[in-house]
Amino acid sequence: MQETEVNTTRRWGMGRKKVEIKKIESKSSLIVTFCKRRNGLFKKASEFCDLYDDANLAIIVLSPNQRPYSFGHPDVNTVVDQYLGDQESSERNNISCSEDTHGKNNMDCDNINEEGEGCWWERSVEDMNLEELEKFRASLETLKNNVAMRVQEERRTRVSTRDFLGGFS
Amino acid sequence: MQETEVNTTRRWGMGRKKVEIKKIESKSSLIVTFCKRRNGLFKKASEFCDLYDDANLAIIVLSPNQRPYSFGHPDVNTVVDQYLGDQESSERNNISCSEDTHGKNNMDCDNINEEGEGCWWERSVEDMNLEELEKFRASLETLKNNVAMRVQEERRTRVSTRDFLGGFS
DNA sequence: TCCTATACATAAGT
DNA sequence: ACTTATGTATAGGA
Repeated sequence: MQETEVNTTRRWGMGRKKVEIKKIESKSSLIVTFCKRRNGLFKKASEFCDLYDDANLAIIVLSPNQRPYSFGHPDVNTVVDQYLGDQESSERNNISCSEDTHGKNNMDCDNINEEGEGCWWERSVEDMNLEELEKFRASLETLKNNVAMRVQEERRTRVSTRDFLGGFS
Repeated sequence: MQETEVNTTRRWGMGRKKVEIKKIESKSSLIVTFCKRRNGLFKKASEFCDLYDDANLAIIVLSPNQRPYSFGHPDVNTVVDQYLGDQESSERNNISCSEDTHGKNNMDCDNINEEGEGCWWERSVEDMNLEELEKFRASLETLKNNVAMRVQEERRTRVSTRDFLGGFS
């Protein structure tokens, strides 16, 4: 608890360090931490599924050596199929809000936003109606500029562009 | 810091409880924790990708109400395709990113962007064809999550949410 | 939302 | 692999 002494000899590990941003310290220790963190992530996922078991979840990890690890509830393929199924159906519906939700297309995403704060990014694009889409587009215009500016700013310091762009660029 | 008193009245939260395995305490608080934990999970994933960025990772969550949330690095579809090893689907979606085992992966996720300057956000949504739109949508999904997370992170320091959202919220 | 106490995760050392 | 100091996530309350 207290730190009232010897800093000349650090007998013990320093606990978790402050989020280092270095890439490779050594191949072997990288692998070790990779494993640890992968397990940590899977454990959290497991806990998550435990708590909300009507929620489905899949995690796929491809190691730097292309070795696949996965976690799924109830299982990976089921979830992936559901996800892809969603995508395909929306594709078939021509992306723009088709009327698969006749009439009941209101703003409550999972009842999550009851306050005006309800973040648009919580919502799925497919669920927006035309009007909402237009607002969304306009916001993206602004967002785009702000993000671009911010990215430029960050590049001078530390954040990689890829972290933002999610692979599209 | 100290705990030298009243246990008759616990003025403060008791911190994280012991992983209770109860199912539903109340619909609303379930939703709240669902959100919190989902964000926590995505944050961990983000951190993970940050540290091992040659590792690919995708998380798909389907909420109890079947709403999809996802996180991906570089993006969900790429990882899923890699995992499924489905050549056709990659070809169909044109998302296949040639993975090189070593070195920097220069993934041209299409002919959409050639120069570092001609970013996708420079383009108008109206000019995209259906295929491009679908890819755009997928990228937005990831972008959305990544930005959301980053905003959350920044909010604790200095950047106002409004600066990002450009009036949509 | 925000906050605090506590449980949990984990970096480094052994 | 095991340990422990220290960072992080989060339940509950305000």
